[in-house]
Amino acid sequence: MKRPAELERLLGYQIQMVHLDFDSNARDVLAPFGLTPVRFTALLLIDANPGCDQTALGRALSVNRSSAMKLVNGLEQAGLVERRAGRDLRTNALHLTDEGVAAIAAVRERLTESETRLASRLDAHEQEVLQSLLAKLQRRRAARG
Amino acid sequence: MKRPAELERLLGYQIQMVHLDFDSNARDVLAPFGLTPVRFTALLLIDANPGCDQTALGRALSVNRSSAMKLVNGLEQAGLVERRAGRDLRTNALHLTDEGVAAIAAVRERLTESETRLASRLDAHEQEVLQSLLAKLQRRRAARG
DNA sequence: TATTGTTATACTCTATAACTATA
DNA sequence: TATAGTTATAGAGTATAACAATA
Repeated sequence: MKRPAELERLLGYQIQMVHLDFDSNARDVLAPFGLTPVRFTALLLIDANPGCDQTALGRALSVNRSSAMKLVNGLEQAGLVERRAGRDLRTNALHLTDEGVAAIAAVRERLTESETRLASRLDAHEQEVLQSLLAKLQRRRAARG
Repeated sequence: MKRPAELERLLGYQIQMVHLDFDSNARDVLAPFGLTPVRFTALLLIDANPGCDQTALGRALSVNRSSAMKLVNGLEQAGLVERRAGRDLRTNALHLTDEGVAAIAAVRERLTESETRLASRLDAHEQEVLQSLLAKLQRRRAARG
C-alpha cells in the first residue's frame, strides 16, 4: 500500500504511528502482569499521590468518575490497590497494597528495557532532543466529567 | 495530582500524552464530517491506492479483515466509498466516490490549520527536527489478521 | 445545591471463529 | 488448501444518566 504524501506531512499522523509502536509494545510487556498502560499509569499516580480519591485519579487519566470506578475495581480485585476511609464520608482514599508496590517494581525494569530497545533507532543526543521537544509540545489537558 | 517522575522519563508516556492532544483535536475537527481519524486515514489510503481490496486496507490500518469490513461498510453507507468488481470474484475494489473526494478536500484545510495551531508551541526549526526524529523512530508495523 | 461514589445501560471499536465462494 | 469477504458473537473501554449519601 502506498502511503499518501499528505499523511506523512501531518504531525499528528507521525505521532500516531510512533504511539502505536510504543503502545503495543507496552501492552505486550504489561499483559503478563495483568496490566494495561492505563492501569499501570494509575498505579504510578496512586504511588505518587497516596490517599487520592477516585475522581482526582480519573481526572489525571482523562476519564470520568464512572470509568475511574471500574478501573479501581479492577485494581482492587487484583489486590494491587485498596480503598481506605477518605477525608470525608463520601470519598475513598486510594493506596497501593504491598502487592501493588511490588508490581510496579517488577514491571519497571522490563518496561524501561523494552523502551530503550525501541528508542535505539535514535542516538543518545537525538533521544534527548526528542524528549525535550515532546515536553515542550505538551499542554495540560482539560478535565472531563 | 503530582506526576510521578518515573512517568516523565518514559518516552512512551511523553508520546502518549502528545498523541492524546493531537488525537482529541483531530476527533473534534473530523466529527462534524462524520469522520474519525481511522476513517479519514482510510479515505486517504483509498485515494492513494484506488482499487485496493479490504484486506490490504485493513493491513495498512493494522486491523483485521472483519474490522476492515465494518469500516468500509460505514464509509459506503456514508456515500464516501464504493465497492466495485475486483481483480477476481472474491475481492472488492475500493474507490472513492465524488463525495469522498470532496470530503477529503473539505477536511484537509481545517485539519492542517488546527494542527498548525497545536504545533505552534514549537518554532519552524523545532517542528522540522521533531518530524524527522519521529520519522526515524518509526518502524513498519507487522500485519494482523 | 454541589460533590463522591455507585449502578445500570448503551455505544464504539476490535477480535475470534466459523461459513461461503472463489482461487 | 488457501484466500477474500462475510456474519455472528463476545470482550474491552468508555460514556451518559440517574440515585444515595454526604457536604
